[in-house]
Amino acid sequence: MGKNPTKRLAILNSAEHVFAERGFHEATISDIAAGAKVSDATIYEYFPSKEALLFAIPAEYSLNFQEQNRYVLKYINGQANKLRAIVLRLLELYQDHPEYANVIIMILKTSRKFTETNEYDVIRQSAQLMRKIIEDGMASGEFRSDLNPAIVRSMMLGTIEHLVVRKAILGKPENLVEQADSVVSVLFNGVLEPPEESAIKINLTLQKKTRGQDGQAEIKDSE
Amino acid sequence: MGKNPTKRLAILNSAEHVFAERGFHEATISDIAAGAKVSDATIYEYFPSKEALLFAIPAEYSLNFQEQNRYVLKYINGQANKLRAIVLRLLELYQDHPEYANVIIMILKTSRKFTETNEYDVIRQSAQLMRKIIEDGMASGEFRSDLNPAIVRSMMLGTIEHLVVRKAILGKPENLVEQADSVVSVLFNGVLEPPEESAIKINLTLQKKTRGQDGQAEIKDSE
Amino acid sequence: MGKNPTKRLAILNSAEHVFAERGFHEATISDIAAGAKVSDATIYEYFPSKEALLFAIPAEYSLNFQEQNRYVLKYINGQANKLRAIVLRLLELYQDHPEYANVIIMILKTSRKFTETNEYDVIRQSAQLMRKIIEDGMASGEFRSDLNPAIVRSMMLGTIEHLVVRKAILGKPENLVEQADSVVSVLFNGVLEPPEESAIKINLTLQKKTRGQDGQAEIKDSE
Amino acid sequence: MGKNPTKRLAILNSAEHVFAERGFHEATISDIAAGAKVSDATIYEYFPSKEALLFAIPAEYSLNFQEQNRYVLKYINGQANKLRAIVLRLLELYQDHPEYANVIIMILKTSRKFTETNEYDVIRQSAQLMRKIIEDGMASGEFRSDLNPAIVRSMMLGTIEHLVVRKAILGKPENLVEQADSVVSVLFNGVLEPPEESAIKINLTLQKKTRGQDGQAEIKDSE
DNA sequence: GATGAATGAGGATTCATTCAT
DNA sequence: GATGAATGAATCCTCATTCAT
Repeated sequence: MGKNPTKRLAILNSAEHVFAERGFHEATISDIAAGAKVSDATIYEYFPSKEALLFAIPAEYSLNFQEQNRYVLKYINGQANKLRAIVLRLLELYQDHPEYANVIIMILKTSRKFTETNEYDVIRQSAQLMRKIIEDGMASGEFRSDLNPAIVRSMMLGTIEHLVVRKAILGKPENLVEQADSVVSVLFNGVLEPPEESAIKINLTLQKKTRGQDGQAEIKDSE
Repeated sequence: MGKNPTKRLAILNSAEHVFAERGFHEATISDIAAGAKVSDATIYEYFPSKEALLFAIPAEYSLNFQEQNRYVLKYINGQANKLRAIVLRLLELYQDHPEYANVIIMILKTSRKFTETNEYDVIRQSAQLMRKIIEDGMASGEFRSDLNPAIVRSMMLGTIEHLVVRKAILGKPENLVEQADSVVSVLFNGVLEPPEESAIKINLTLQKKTRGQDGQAEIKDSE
Repeated sequence: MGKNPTKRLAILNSAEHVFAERGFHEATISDIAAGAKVSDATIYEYFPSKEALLFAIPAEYSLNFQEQNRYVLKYINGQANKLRAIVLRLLELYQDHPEYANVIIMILKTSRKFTETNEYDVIRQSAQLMRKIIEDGMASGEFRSDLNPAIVRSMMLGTIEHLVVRKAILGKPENLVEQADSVVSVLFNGVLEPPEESAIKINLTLQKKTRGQDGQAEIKDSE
Repeated sequence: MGKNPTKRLAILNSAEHVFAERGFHEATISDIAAGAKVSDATIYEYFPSKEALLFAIPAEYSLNFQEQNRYVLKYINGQANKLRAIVLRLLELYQDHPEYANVIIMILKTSRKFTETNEYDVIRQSAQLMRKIIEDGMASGEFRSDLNPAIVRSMMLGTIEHLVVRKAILGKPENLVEQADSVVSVLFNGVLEPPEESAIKINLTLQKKTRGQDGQAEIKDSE
């Protein structure tokens, strides 16, 4: 079993690059080996199989990512702000490491097997962190108490992943991080124009004796 | 060139099944042929290649889906309700056709090539429909005017896809459709507990028998 | 079994074209069928197999060629002139029908099977005709009596075929027929400069004072 | 990339054998691999494709053949004798290596592609050597000065190839090399019975003390 | 520890050919 | 007689993986 950590990292980096470029099946061990300037056989000194090599990629990243998250979150007050921070950090991560983004999304979407892996734990922990923040926010009254935390988390991750994939395929949102606040804004406040009704309804009620009516129809179906 | 539409459909169905089960690369033409009770060679009478067969799958579905969407939406009033209907319809579609769900997500996430295909048009149109609804809602004042339609759409699709993938991989949300209103609720109103004060304050202010109305503007941007 | 002779000929012509263009194995029945504006299946109404179709091509040609040869040769005097005529006729044939040339040479060189075919008879007869002319020429004293007729025939056919192949591959001798007399000249007289010394020189020396002239006739047709 | 020259040679030999036996298209990589006692995949370690393997065969041979030719020819005096030596050497080569003969003829006749190959160079050089000898012979007066070198070469090669093919297909001339002198004899002197008239006849006739001169002009162009 | 060389296993694709209509 | 449709059979080639050195 190979022990040289530099070589191991070179292989992982090359793998990330090649997998991202061509996808898992189109990528060949030879490509990866060439990129890492080692022989094909050497790859097998460090990783037992092509698939294991793929699965090893997120571990490296996520561990780091996770730790820094914990570090950063300590200094942030309020669950909403924490959630916002996580959205930002994820978009940053994917923006700065588009090849890693491709790999992660390929893995998560393509490989059922991955979820049965130890390597998946890091991902799982990240998800649990988000869940905890949401639950804390619900408990503290910061978030609505009728939320389904799993759904909220899916919204966050799903949205981010969708944006990342769009970027990967269409190149469209040039800068992912800049989208963060749009995302957070909708996530926090929703898309609806807030119901201005209350005030106005009461007005109407109170203004008895006015003659002119107006605008009620619209007001009513403001839901 | 094979022309029998029944056989063509049998092949497509079998392909959908096998692709969903094993993924594109692990699926073999022989498997698909066996599932459709035709010979391997017959597949090639109907589709020029394995990849083309994959790409042909969404076209069949989406066309139908699209049409029915248009039909249904005609009878729905308000853009918010329309958006909710689309969320529902998508979740229904993926719930009722989990194999199609797998294929669509495999394709969309995995294959850059697919986006350059004519078959991709149906997908594109669906996205444009959503965009239009969002824009209409913004114009009518139903939705906040500061929304980024592309982001909102990404949130919807991303969330739905994330849920679908979770279900495919973890089996977790037993019933996708039941999650629809949770999703819609967050999408519409956000996760934050609304600041309950306002209403009352306004009431107080307004109850003074004033004639002129004003201040709504401020209220509006209280979001 | 198909009976329409026009259609049969169309198939043969298309086959000749396609075989010549792509070679036997690269040619497909579909190509040939398309060229003949019939369906693939129709080909099998007229010919039992792809190979049989190939073998059927020379028969058509050679029969014609053979007959005309016989007709022409009747009017030619002297075996040397007859041989020359055959060289010319072959070069003409291949020049005028380059696709047939390709096919014939592919067949003769590639297919051991062809020689066991009835269709090969036409070729065989042509070879025998040449052999007969050579033998007649040897008997009549026109040709050297120590020739090996098979070798001479191989020289003629081999040379011609070599030129034809060169033309097919390199395009080189623009006009094959123009080469005929060069070929014939070498075939008849060889490449060596004849030893001019002895006879004539001596003659000149010795002829001093003779009056009578003679022998020119023989000298002239020595060319 | 395989580098073992022994194995490489084993593959080439097996390929030569199998190609000669079955022809290019009927030959399978599996057959060749079995003959060389390697796996199918190993073939591709040494040659990039089946076709490349075919094309690699003549290179091996021709190089050797060429070198030995040059060596032998050095010791031969006179262009006629050199030409004769080449005919002999070619017939020997094909006689001793009938499988190579088959392959070479298959390639030359079948594959237009081959002429665009680097491997074809060896063949081309061989042809140029012959051409040079012919031209030298013409210059030195050994050969007739009105020869077309390309035609003469085509006659030599064409004849030899024709004999080889006949042997391959009909098995007919048991011994090719024995035919060499028949071929050379015709090539050098042609098939025509030389006009014996001149010298002797004239001598006898002329000795009658005649004075008139005659016929010299015609005699000269009797060549 | 690193690797050059060898290979087993596997799969998409092509086409000549058949046959019911 | 003609053909559209279906298919059996066959093969090149790729690549992850192994292992002796």
